[in-house]
Amino acid sequence: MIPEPTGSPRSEAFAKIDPKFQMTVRDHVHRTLRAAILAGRFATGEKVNERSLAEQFGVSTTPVKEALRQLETEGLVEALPRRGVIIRFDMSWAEEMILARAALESMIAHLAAKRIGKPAGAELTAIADLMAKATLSADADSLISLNEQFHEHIHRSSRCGYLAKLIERQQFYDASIRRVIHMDPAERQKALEEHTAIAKAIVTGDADLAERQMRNHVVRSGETYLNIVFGNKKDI
Amino acid sequence: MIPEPTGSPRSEAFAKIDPKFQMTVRDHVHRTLRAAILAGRFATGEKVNERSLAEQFGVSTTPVKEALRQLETEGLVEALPRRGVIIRFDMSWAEEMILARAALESMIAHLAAKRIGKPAGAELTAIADLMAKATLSADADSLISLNEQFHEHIHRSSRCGYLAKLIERQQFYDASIRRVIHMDPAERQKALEEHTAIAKAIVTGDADLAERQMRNHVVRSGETYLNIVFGNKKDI
DNA sequence: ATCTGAAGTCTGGTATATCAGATCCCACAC
DNA sequence: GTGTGGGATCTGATATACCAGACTTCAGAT
Repeated sequence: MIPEPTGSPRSEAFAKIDPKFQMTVRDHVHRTLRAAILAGRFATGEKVNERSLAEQFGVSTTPVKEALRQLETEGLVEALPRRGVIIRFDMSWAEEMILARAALESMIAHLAAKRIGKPAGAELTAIADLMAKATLSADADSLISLNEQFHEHIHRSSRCGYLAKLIERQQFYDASIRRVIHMDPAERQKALEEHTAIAKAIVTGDADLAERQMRNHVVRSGETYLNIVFGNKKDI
Repeated sequence: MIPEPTGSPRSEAFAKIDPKFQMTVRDHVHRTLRAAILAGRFATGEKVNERSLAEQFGVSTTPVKEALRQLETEGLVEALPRRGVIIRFDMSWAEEMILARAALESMIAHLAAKRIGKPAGAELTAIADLMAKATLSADADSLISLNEQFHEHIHRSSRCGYLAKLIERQQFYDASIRRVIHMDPAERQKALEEHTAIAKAIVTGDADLAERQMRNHVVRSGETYLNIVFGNKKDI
């Protein structure tokens, strides 16, 4: 047992580092390739060469293979046995990823509304309040961070580990794109209204309402993303 | 160019085999481990040893590592960098997998109701009719096969590649358990009613109804599965 | 000129070797 | 007895080697 911080020489003990944070080569390759695919830096159907990738990254093929296996399971590439892997990502794929996220987030919002406790509910409301302030002052960085906290808090409140993990994989626009989205005051305002409504529904335990609102929020903000990245429109 | 079948020596040309069907060692390891985990043959938190697994399968560690990477992305195991992988599956995980499938299948049913055409709709109705016949004659094998066709047909009608792929990964009870489920006449009857209602809602284009019914169907039949495998009950 | 197929090349799949972090164990100091 | 630390060992992470299936090319046959 590690001695309690109380009474130890240093009043500030060092926090244990989460093993998940350790970076491994295959993780780096995985993240980098994933980001590149989602940023549209590969054409759909494009064939990727393991040796070439390994050479570009300056590593052996082993971690590259593992990263490709992960991307395959994520559905971003397709592996034809003995033939190689090809990229599977375009606008329709992105649309479906948004729909998947909408389906899962709304399910988790439903459960969060049923399972959230008083203290956690107060915290969620507090986050929503901070979002209102950040929206007023147009603080994009805070908004991005708060947005993350907001959804993360709902995930925890739902007490769903698997679903939360699944959603993480549908999360495909990164901070830089979020920043672009938050540039638009109208979008900021709309997002705030939705977040506020979702928080209220969850805190008051209205599971069905929370579910509907979360779904609409994810789909609508997803469409905003699609318009920015692909510059197009589609019916859902 | 391959000559057209018309006028060729054989009136019946052989269908091109799908490269996906080819079996590779890592796929075998992946499927086998996956089935073993879902069948509860590992304890939650149990540590698995790559070398030991490779030895058991009589293969090297490379395909084992790749299979583990896939399982990790699926959320069935957790990899602690430099420390190894541990099993992540128990009843609560199974519950969440069912919820995930419910969320995704209902989304896809919604889209199918919007997008299905006349001929595909007729086919779906035909499958539902065959299910009614098979239910009457208690033909478990046909029911299992038809059930697969039914959902598969809905997936295709929704024209969603990514979502369909995602759902495949939540599909965790195999034919042997399905057979057990279909042993119960009451369960067969209930499933038939649900399938019939879903088919009707999709064919008539009532997207919201199709969505609700699909969700209830997946959750309810999932609970039946949980009761059989884990012998327990929980509120959703 | 077109088709066939055999040889050469490319590339993914698997096996093996090596490196280094994590864990375990025990001797030694207090 | 307790706790610290050095080293042995285990094991995952990476690199390398090798094999075999898939694709390409081109010569020879028709």
